[in-house]
Amino acid sequence: MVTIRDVAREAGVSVATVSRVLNKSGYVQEDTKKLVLEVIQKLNYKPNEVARSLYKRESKLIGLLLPDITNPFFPELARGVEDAVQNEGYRLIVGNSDEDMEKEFRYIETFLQNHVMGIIASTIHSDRFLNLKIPVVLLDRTTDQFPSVYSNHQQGGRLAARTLLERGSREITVLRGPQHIRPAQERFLAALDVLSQSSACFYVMDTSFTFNGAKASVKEVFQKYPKTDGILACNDVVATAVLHEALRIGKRIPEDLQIIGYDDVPISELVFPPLTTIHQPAYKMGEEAAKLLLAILRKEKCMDTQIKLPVKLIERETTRKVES
Amino acid sequence: MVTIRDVAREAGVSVATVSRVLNKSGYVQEDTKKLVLEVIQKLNYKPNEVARSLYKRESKLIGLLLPDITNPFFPELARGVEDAVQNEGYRLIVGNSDEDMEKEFRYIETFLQNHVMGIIASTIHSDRFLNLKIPVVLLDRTTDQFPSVYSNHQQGGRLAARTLLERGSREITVLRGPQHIRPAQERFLAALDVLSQSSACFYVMDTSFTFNGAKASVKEVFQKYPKTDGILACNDVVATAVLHEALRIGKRIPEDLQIIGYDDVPISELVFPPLTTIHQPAYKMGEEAAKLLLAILRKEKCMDTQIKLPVKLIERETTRKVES
DNA sequence: TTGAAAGCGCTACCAT
DNA sequence: ATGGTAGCGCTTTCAA
Repeated sequence: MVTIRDVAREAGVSVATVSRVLNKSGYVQEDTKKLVLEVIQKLNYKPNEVARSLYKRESKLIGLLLPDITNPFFPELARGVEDAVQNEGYRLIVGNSDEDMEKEFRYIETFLQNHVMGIIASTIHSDRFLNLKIPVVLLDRTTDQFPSVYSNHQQGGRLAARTLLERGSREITVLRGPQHIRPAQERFLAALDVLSQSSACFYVMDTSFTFNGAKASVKEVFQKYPKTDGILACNDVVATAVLHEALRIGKRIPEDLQIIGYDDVPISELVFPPLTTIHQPAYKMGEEAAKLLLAILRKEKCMDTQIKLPVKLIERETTRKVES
Repeated sequence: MVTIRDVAREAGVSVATVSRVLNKSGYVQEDTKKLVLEVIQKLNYKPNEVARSLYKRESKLIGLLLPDITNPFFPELARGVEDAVQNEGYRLIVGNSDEDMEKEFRYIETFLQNHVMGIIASTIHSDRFLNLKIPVVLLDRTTDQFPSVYSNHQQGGRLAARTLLERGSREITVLRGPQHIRPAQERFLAALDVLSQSSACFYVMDTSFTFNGAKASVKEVFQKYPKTDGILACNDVVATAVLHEALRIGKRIPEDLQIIGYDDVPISELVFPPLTTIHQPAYKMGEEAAKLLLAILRKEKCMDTQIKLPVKLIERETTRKVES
């Protein structure tokens, strides 16, 4: 391993000087600088980030805490974060928590032990982060106590409900997601609000966020509410499960049954018929969260620390064309 | 920040003693040990991994280099790796390379600068790693020059071809994946081998691994080879694109056209009709790669450094039932 | 403009 | 069994 001393010796200067050119700090004569730079090249010297981090108590590391990268909503988020921080030379330490507080806790602990400069987290236990000395940005699963990036779930919930209504569904079943996940609840409530002000009748049924979890509840829907002609799902995976079962029992989509999903994860375009859904700008959300954290790290003032991104309707083929 | 000195002072012992109990190394009397442990608890002391890493030139970090987490094959892989290393207290620094050598290079450089203990990589440029002083395990995209974990692409390619043949396809189009990706080529070649020994006729067409990339080539397939009654796709995303287009132009699946995918990514179960495909044990592959790296780090001897996992046919509904 | 040296928090060696 | 201390590779005063 080639160290700063090797460079200093080879260049015939002191380590302090090398350090100065490395950090572009303090005075150093043009010639010396050029020489040092050459030696650095020649020796292929790379500063040891660990030593640097130890002294400065900072690093080029950011912690990213996600529920589960295996859930198709999160890869895009993660990629948005990575691409944005990578531009500024930061790297990501990642952890999947499965929403398990113990795991989250252990990850955060090790993030800290490794001198991460900040944390981006999607967690429902954000109280855990209250006492950290480093900045935290919440992503998707947020609370107002922290800088947050999320999408407009009110708008999304209303939009979904209105879409079904405007396209003629009269008996709507809404599949509520896990109650402890705030984004799911918010859009649920917003949808309910729209529905209850309409003349349509509607039912509510609980589901998980996963395909297999949804499968069971879906069968129940068609048994319990056989006349359902519109389903508002809490996310695309659940919507896909619905679609699946509906097709299996011979319903025509969208003639007999309209379905609307949420998230616009990649699969929603791939299923057949492709899913009408509410698009959350996942990549952008990740990006914005990263930018926000970076800005905080730079101590930039007067920026907005609650970033709410708009969602939009992606009209594909599980809903009918609007009568115009 | 509470340091080892604080603990030493509070416990009335030397830092050396505290270090010894921390590392369970050297002698330390039961009483002293108990006392130190208590103080550690009381002060909620966590050793600084950075300082530790600087001295020992090791860490609890592993680098994970992937092409793109947004490709649905990789989240499972990544999760397998994470779950396995996490058990032993390791954390992951991750990087998405987009197959870009420049990016890969930069990631590896920073991995090294952060004292990662090893690297798990899925890359086609593994020569890049030749001169590293830390262990490297290749995952999925492998070469025999490094410890590797991959699945049996020969078996998979043959299996896919035989499946189509046995279920009665006579004019088969095989969609070859990107030529520079070895796993794709291997299964392609194996499938070709089987096909050429059969009496069926077959065509080959190039596609990318992505949905949008595949879309175009898919249209072409049905124009150029309208009599195709079996499609062997290089992965599930491409298979899904085929399915999509086939349904759109009114083909009946699997009566008019059989389709077989590759990978068994989550979507393949979700599309309709669900996709018959070759299952790669992605999670397990990640896990095995992690275990292999861990074993190498522990300097365990005489283990197998080329781990080839079997694939299997997942028969769903884009192929006909075999005549028995 | 440059260099010497202290020190970031920890481990490991050498004393005792 | 315990403590003192050098040193991991770097940055940053402070002096020259």
